[in-house]
Amino acid sequence: MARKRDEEMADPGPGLKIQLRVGGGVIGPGKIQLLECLDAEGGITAAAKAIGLSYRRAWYLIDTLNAALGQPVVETKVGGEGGGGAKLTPFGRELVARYYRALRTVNDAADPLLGWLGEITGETAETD
Amino acid sequence: MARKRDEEMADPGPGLKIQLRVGGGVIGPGKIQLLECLDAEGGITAAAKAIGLSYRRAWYLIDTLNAALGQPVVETKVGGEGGGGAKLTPFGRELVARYYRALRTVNDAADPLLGWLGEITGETAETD
DNA sequence: TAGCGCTATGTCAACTTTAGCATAACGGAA
DNA sequence: TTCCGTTATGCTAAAGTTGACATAGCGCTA
Repeated sequence: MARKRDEEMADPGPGLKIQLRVGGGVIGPGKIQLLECLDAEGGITAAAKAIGLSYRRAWYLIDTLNAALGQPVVETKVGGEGGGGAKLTPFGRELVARYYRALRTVNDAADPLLGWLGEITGETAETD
Repeated sequence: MARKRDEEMADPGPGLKIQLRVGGGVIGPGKIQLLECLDAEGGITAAAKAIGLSYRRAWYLIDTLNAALGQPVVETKVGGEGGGGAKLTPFGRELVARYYRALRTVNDAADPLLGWLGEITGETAETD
């Protein structure tokens, strides 16, 4: 049986991965990072390139986000100056902010467990 | 593009999914539940059946756990009375206990975010 | 009006993960 | 010694996910 994604690059130590399940979709660090980057870059194409995703996939991720949440996290403009672009909606921006805020407290809450695992496995814990 | 796992059964509301990445593997609610069930049932076969997994898969999950953690979470006995059996090691039992303990505090920490999402999507939040 | 960059999608191949079936080994019990 | 239930694995098919390529449409700009 194969495994791969779990060992993309030599594990740097115990860490948490937190996903939000909402509206039949899943929101995790990847999508949130994409949103952040998209807002900074001003477009899907640029964000995708910066992160290392194909435009196709980045677009798909955003689409699922909008669908799962029932309201758009990203608003896009097609055509026009620069060919178009995309940016976060106020809602999207709030989502990102709240995600990171929660992430901090959640990491704190998980700290004892991660520390213990770190001792057990001889790795040093990290805050995702 | 397909999606499936994310909608196995009509989403019951916003929730967290927490995974521990450790030793090149991932520990999530599924494996923890398996451990619990295994200890209660006294064997891999019984636990797998109770949860709805194939023995093959249950065994594989346990194997990856033992490997990722560097020390066995489960100890098995092959042959003999009843054909054999399996139970948690003290270490495995501690892992489960610590996981649930952390889960509670983590859920508390994420509560504001989940609550907000619940309002947004019109679903009522749940504590995974 | 022709061109350009970006969004929006369809389609299909490649790769991963999961499911299922088959089989061997073990050690008590009958 | 034979039988039984369980652990331990190998192997192949099926299902699911991701990646890559192709193409269309839009609205400024020149």
